[in-house]
Amino acid sequence: MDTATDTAPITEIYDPKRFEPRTGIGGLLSRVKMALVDALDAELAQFDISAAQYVILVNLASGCDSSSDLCRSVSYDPGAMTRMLDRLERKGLIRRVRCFEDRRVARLALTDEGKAVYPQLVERAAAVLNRKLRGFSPEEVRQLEGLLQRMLMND
Amino acid sequence: MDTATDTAPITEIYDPKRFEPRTGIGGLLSRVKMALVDALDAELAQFDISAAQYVILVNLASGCDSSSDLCRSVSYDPGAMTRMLDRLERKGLIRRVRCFEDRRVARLALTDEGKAVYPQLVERAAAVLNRKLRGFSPEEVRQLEGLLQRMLMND
DNA sequence: TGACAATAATTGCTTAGGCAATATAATAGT
DNA sequence: ACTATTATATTGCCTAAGCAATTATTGTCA
Repeated sequence: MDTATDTAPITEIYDPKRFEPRTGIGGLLSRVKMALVDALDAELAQFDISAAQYVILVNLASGCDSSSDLCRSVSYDPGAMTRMLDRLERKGLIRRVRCFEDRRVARLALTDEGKAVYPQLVERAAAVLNRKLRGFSPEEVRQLEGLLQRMLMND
Repeated sequence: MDTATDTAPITEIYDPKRFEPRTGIGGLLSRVKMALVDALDAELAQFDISAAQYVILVNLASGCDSSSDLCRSVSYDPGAMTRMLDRLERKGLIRRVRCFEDRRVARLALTDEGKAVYPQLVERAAAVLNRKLRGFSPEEVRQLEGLLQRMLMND
């Protein structure tokens, strides 16, 4: 606290002594995320699909093709994922096919019905984001992305 | 990119047609929030207090003094809040006292034990944030706060 | 005042995620 | 080749949040 009149970027943003927990980055992030999820839930209610289910479909549509693959991608519990996929399968949106080469895995894919609704879901999701980012310039969006990515990189 | 060398901020950030859902603000926000909660949970494990419980204590320590008050402040379900407070009371961190003027409300307060641990919790929470914000200048933190606040304001 | 609406807190029910244990299949090590 | 380790998917159990209904109390207003 004495010798360290530091030049390089500050290391201690928050002073534990005088830091006001209500207004910090933590609560803010939490509220924004909740607002996004709520808005997406509302937007996708017409399709009877939740925001959480949408996230899974997105990952399926962009490369993931097995349960463990999805778990890694979205940091989900394997048990929870099994049941999540059960629900999506029961809705007829995805299909599980036992894999030949590795008979442990069940290969996942969107059904025709899944492929049919998917673009509409993406459109609604984009609308939600655009709404929440109203008034942002493209640079500001990139800025926000960059700052969040840097937080992710730390630890 | 032609006529619209914009003065006013763009309204449509994401084009539903060509928008790549994996890399957007949504997933990023979600991951950062999860990282923060996980880190805080780990940090507070030594006190046998979860990140969710910490948030409640913070709100209690900074003004909230009833269950419904807390519910409004953190967008929590009343039923969930009752049980959350049950847990904190069972741990001896908070106290419920029936209110005189309005006998519907149970006035909440930290116990002596609660007041004793609280500063340590705040210190650990600040440490988590500081770690996640390593390399950020104070201006960048303010920038991030500002961008998140603007998202919250929209809709 | 007396009926009706609003608010605070609680409970039961349902849903869904995390953890641990299990079964099965693939891979590595010797 | 045999064993041990690892990976995939699933199940049961526990925890915790959301929703609906209930009770007690307060406020409104006619």
